[in-house]
Amino acid sequence: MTASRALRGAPDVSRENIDKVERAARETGYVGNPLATAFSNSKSNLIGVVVPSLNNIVFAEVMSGIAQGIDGSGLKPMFGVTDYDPVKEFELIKSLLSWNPAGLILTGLDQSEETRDLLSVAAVPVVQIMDTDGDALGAAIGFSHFQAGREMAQALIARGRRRFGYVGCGLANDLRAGRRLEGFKSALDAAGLALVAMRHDPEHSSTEAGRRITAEILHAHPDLDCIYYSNDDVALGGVFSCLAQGIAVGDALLLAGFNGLEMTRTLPVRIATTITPRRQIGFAAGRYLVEAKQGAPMRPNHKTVLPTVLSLP
Amino acid sequence: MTASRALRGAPDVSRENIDKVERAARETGYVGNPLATAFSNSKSNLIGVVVPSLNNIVFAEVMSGIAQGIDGSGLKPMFGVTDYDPVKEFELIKSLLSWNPAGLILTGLDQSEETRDLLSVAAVPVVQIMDTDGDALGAAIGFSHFQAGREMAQALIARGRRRFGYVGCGLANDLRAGRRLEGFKSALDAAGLALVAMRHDPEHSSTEAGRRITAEILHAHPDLDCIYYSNDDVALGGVFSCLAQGIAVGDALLLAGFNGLEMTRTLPVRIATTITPRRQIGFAAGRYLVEAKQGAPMRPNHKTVLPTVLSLP
DNA sequence: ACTGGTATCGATACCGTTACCGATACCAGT
DNA sequence: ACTGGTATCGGTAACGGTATCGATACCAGT
Repeated sequence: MTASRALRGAPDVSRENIDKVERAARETGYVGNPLATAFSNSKSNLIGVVVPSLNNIVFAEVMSGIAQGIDGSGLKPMFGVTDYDPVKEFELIKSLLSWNPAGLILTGLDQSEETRDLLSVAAVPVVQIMDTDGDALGAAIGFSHFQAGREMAQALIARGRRRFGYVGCGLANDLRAGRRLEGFKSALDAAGLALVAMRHDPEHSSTEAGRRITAEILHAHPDLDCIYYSNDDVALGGVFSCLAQGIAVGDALLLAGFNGLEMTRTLPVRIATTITPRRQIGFAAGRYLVEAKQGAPMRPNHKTVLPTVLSLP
Repeated sequence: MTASRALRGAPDVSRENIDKVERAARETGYVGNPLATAFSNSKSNLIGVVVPSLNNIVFAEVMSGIAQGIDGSGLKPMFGVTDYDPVKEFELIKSLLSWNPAGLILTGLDQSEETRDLLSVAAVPVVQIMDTDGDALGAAIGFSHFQAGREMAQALIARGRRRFGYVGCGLANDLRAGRRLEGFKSALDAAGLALVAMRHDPEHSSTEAGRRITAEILHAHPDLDCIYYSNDDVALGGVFSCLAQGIAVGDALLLAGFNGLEMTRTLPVRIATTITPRRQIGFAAGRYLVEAKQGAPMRPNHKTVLPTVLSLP
């Protein structure tokens, strides 16, 4: 017991014994067994990270931020991919919870009823990242996608754009993209405008789809002066389509994406985009769980809205 | 004990008791405690995944493949990021090993001596992914970067290119990029050629750096007819630089990248690239550990070379 | 000398599961 | 009836820590 206390830095151990134990541990190459500790405490230093996809640089950056946020804390991240499937998400969270993790990082606020019940029973700190439109289970760290869509539309209208198209790509259950579109449309509506054309492709390959659909929508509606895309990957396809066809992007036709991928700043033409704080979101989520582990009070239903930045040509 | 055996599908349980136990488990909502199991067995169903970076879509895709490969097996991946730092890698692997994982997936074959010692002591299945140039600790699944560089150079020479430049970007300890360059140079050498110009930038932001350095190298060496890049991200910067300056890519100047990112196929100009089987590598690594868990024999020092595909304009 | 308080220490039990091994039941063969 | 084999079952200990709590030592105050 004295050794256990000494190595953990627990109180009630004399200076002398702390030194003795540390020396002995060093000499024998002793390393603790986190499995035994976790088993004994019914509480592990694992955290669960649940993302919908890893085919997109966005969630990789978030995970990179998480890794940074928990660095040095002793927490170890486990991850799982849901493919935007609520049932998979439920199963995944259930299996992560069985490890008695020190916390969970989930994507979005749209977990199923079943999942919410599961989480409310388990006394585990939960962070929901990327989104703040809705009711949070635990802490929510992200931004409003509705607002992001709205602000983009307002800025584009302020730049004199009037004939808007929308090009989406990806699974229909990417609810956050849906909310951006809703926000976008609400701002158009407020200005007495409406989408002139809208295309959606469930295809996975987003840049390729963006290129193809952009060509289609412009063929059908050559008078569009702005296209809003579900994200930058799709928008890049739009840029390439225009470049290939010799359409002057940014002038007659303005393209707007979402995420603020580095590449949008390096293109030979400028596009509009919303720069999202992905790494910071991951970092903050990681920090939150570190603090929770160290006994910081939970913040159920507390939303941390990180700023997004509009980048306009 | 009978219940434990029944739930695990172990032998020596009567049909009748299996049914009884399963019914009781369902009725009481019993779920096993993986921590206790792992503790009791000194063997967890966790696997460790160690990647150098998550700022690049490449490793995200690998992790996506891993997640797919282990799906349904009960294995759960833990991940860590080394930032290309061998010391961090050592510490990370040490801490992952303390969880008695069912396996480890490491990136590359260039672990430090200390790390190799650590792994040879631990009786844990190891898969080293992405690279097959060197000595494998366990199973190696990937391809030869040297060979990839060489094949690209040979193909470019066959297309009549003669005045080659190289533009690299990223940390100096990205050894795989270094080996591609070595392979590239060896093929040039074999053809009696040599690099006319070579630039390297340790900067992180690869597309932006690619754009800048391409402009520089072309300013200094306007007579280059081909530029080889450390990867597609950098090459895309090169494409954007040329597009911005009105240089005809693919004609007077051929650009060659590496990885075969989807975007290289969607650009308004074609570039050369080596399509790498990233997802398959992750998938195969995951499968290997699943099979190891199920008792398949280890394949120490066994290399699985997956094919890369040259994509040329 | 006695009391009460504080600092430190360590024996014991327990966390939930599984390895191990002995017990039991039943059957076929003699 | 007895033996040996097979199928099944469950008691016990063990995995490596930590919570708990009683024991001990020492000191100050009376």
